[in-house]
Amino acid sequence: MSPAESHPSTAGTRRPTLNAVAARAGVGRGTVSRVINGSPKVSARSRAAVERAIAELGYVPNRAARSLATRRTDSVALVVPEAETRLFTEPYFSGIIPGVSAGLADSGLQMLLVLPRDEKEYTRLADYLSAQRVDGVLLMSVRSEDTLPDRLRELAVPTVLAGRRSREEPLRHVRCDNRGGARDAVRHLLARGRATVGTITGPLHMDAARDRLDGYREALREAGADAGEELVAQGDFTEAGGRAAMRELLRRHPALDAVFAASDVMASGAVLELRAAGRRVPEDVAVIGFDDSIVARHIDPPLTSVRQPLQEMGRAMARLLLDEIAGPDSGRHEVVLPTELIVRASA
Amino acid sequence: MSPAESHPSTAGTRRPTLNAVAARAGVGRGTVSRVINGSPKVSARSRAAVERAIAELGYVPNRAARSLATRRTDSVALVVPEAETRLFTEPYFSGIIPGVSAGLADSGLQMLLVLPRDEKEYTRLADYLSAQRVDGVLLMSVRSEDTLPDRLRELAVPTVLAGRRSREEPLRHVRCDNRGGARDAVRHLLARGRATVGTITGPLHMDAARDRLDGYREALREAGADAGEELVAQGDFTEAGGRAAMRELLRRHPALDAVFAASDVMASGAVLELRAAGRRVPEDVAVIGFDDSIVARHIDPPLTSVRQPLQEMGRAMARLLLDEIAGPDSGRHEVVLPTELIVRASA
DNA sequence: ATCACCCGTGGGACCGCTCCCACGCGGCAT
DNA sequence: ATGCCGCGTGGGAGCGGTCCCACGGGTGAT
Repeated sequence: MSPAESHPSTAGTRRPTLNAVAARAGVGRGTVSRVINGSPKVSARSRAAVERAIAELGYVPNRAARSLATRRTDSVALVVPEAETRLFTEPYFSGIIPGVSAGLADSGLQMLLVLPRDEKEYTRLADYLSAQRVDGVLLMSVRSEDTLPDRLRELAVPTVLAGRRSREEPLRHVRCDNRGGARDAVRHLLARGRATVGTITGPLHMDAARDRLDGYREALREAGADAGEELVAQGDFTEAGGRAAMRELLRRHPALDAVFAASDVMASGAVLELRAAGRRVPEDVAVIGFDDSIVARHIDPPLTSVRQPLQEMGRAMARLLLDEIAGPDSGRHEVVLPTELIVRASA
Repeated sequence: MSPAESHPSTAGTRRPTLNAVAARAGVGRGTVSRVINGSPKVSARSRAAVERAIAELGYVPNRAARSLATRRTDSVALVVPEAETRLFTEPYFSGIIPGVSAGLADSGLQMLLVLPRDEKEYTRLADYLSAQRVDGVLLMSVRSEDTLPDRLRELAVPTVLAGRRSREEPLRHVRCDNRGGARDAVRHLLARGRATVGTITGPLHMDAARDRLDGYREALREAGADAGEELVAQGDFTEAGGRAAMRELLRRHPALDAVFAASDVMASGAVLELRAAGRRVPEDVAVIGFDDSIVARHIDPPLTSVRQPLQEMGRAMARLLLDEIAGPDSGRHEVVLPTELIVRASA
């Protein structure tokens, strides 16, 4: 905000403008504009002349000028709440974001990375984003009690969420089939002959955690197996939480022979706890995690885990957002992508 | 007409302009502009009136209009080459980027995330970025043979690199003290009574890899210990490369009792190989990695590792870039931040 | 031949801001 | 009193696009 050096960094020569192109091509500004924007109402002659002039001058349209005139910015915000960054382990974001990038690549939209550092910055975001700064918003993670999405909606800012806040999520969003993934994991355990399968859930106010728990229950139910509440322990997506939950499960059910944890990080905590309790993995107790994160590949034993198609999720988010920017209310509002069980040594 | 009709941001309503603020405050546009840009040449009276009007109207300056007038964009590009994303393990980026964000926060600069997907997109980037699209560029990773930085330099685009291409790097950059970090690691091994310390290097065309090797040698030299070439094996920053290098070291030097690997991922490969060869870690062979990544905390045994101050590195990059944008050639061009040895069970 | 029509076209009028020039008006020295 | 200085201040002139209206000339119907 300080009036530092008002000297614009015009170290290089000034770029050619649309006017220069028009002059060079011997046509009017309007015609050049039409060519650039692919309007069909231009004669082949003019078009050729303009295209040559553009090439010769190395002309590139000025985004700011265009934005000002069109009231569009040709950019979308990628919002990653910092608090979540730590909690939800990075591979999630670094997997999904390249997908978004790929999905946006042909549209000419730029990605603005927005990392609010605290609650205050986060809540102020709605105003910030709606102030003609972006054409759309991708919220990379939302909590169930989050109201930012609603405010963006009121402000008519096209928005797509990664994950949903609840089953009644009114906004467009993309998620993986948490329920199906969990179900597959538990089916796998049962198919391998495990009899007593416990689960370590995430915080149950999170929709993904609830869905994974549901998937666990569904698999047990369809197998006619025990799905008693004493086999369910709640974790918090941290390693320490995973350990604590595992300890609790062992206390309640010393004979259990398998555990499905709703995240790899919790699963790794569970493995540590099992080992501390003298159990071997997978001989005594099989363990499956969720996310197929780096951790899964590197702990001992390598973790069987449910993989989310992060890249595809990112692409889907981009597509959904482009749809909404193009025209409100077109097509479906919810994309659920299938997971894949990656089998390793732990189960 | 009546300035009273204006109500703060209702959906769809056009945002108030600077003109509206001027009218409401009963001053000219120039004065409003001065207030917004913190010019001192405004009377307290006018300033107060303007500030009130801004608050009442919920006015936010239009970035596009400002850009157009100032020929600045108030945004910088964050370039993360995709190929590197996979290779260089994600924690690096997800650690540094929040730092950049924090360092940029007060400047009002936005971060444009640019993820070129292939070589073609990457090389085309110089033109793209120089076309008045950004005020500066942060290159999150460069290879030694990379020419993009040079082209940006020719185009007079302020640029800061994470890491340097070679010791003669002409561009501003930030890195951690790779040499010092490696030296500390090896000193630690020697101090714990290890006698024969091998090292697994990164690809030696990378400057960081060379520096880490130098640090290793320096520590051995100052201790008067053996620094023979047969204790050096080259890896490629992958787990498989780490395993292969470890195998090679064991072959050449079956009696070695410590290894310093230039990355955690390679260290984890080394641990696997050691175990396969019947060696216990750390009893028979102590292992230290570099990066203090997630992997380090989760493998068995947890890895002693050299931590890079990623957050601070990000901040430093932001600061360097802001300097260069403000005025070319001010201050130092190279920031080297200290590392920290995180001691865990592996050494 | 006359008219209506359409197609391609040029250019004026913005979009909302910053920059800068010129101007009014007090206070101070003359 | 008269000049001069300098501090706010208003507002014109862009910045580089898009949008849209009006216009010339070719075409086909009458």
